[in-house]
Amino acid sequence: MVSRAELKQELIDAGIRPSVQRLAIFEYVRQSCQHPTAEVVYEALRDELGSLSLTTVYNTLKLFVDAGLISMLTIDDTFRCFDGNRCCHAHFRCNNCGKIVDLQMKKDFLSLVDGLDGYEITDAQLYLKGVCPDCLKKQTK
Amino acid sequence: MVSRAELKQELIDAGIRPSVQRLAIFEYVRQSCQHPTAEVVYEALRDELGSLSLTTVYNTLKLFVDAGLISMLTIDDTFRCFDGNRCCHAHFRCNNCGKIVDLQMKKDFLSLVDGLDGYEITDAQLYLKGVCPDCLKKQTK
DNA sequence: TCTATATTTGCAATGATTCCAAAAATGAAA
DNA sequence: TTTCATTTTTGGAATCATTGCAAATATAGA
Repeated sequence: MVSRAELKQELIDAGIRPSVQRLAIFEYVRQSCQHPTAEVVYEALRDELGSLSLTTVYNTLKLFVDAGLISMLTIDDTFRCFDGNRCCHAHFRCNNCGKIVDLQMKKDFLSLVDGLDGYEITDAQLYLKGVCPDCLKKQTK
Repeated sequence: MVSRAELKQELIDAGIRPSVQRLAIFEYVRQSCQHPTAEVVYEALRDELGSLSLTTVYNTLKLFVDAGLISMLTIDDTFRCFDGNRCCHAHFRCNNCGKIVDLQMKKDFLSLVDGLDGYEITDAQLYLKGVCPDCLKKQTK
């Protein structure tokens, strides 16, 4: 759990002015373990903020992604979701229930790949898909 | 380079009737090294086939993906593209020129992920993003 | 040939995301 | 504090890749 003041400083350090909307969105994505979509962030914060535009949410999330503060997941091909977890981890998406879960990794992704000399890497995502334990249990019943 | 007869047999083995459209689409995606989108497949084959519907291309590609014959990439968040290369490899997308390239990767990468007991994995994709060597050269000029 | 089933087609609909121009908020200077 | 320029937010319209749907066509088996 990170304090609001720390999050604010993190935005400032990234050269981003911490407006009320930005700080609320940043806090929400950073604290969430749910990989929220822009729509989910919007629904969660619109009451708290009084007024909030979905466009602001989209713009702000893009701003954070470009600054490297959060990452964007395209593991589900029908929508994007966002991830504030800065630790190195992989993602699994269940084809049955749609749940997206984090998975710890022993090593960094890049050690797996050959021929990266000369490339500048700014983002890496490992996506696994299949059926989660819960859904496997239900299927065999 | 695989023969048309072999590709046809591969469809049959997967329980998919090899219609003219399906075989043409399968051949195109398997032989291409370009990670084509549905639109690209459609444009490439519409003359050869006389008539072809974009809907058929979408449906057929989905059929192949579900059968595990090809894979779908969501490395670019604005469109899906398809990959007929069955060897284990990662993908890199250049943020500057948009090019998507294949990169060799170690086969046993799943062993690096913790907590996969009880999961059934049907697909795995490693996506890297950044700037490619060509674009890096141009930037420093 | 006839019939049932599978496949293809093209157009309309969907929905996540972006565009755009106006309104509001902010910061600096006077 | 007032003014002015700049940044940020807003909401409604537009975009566009993808899907839904129902009619047309092709195919396989009897």
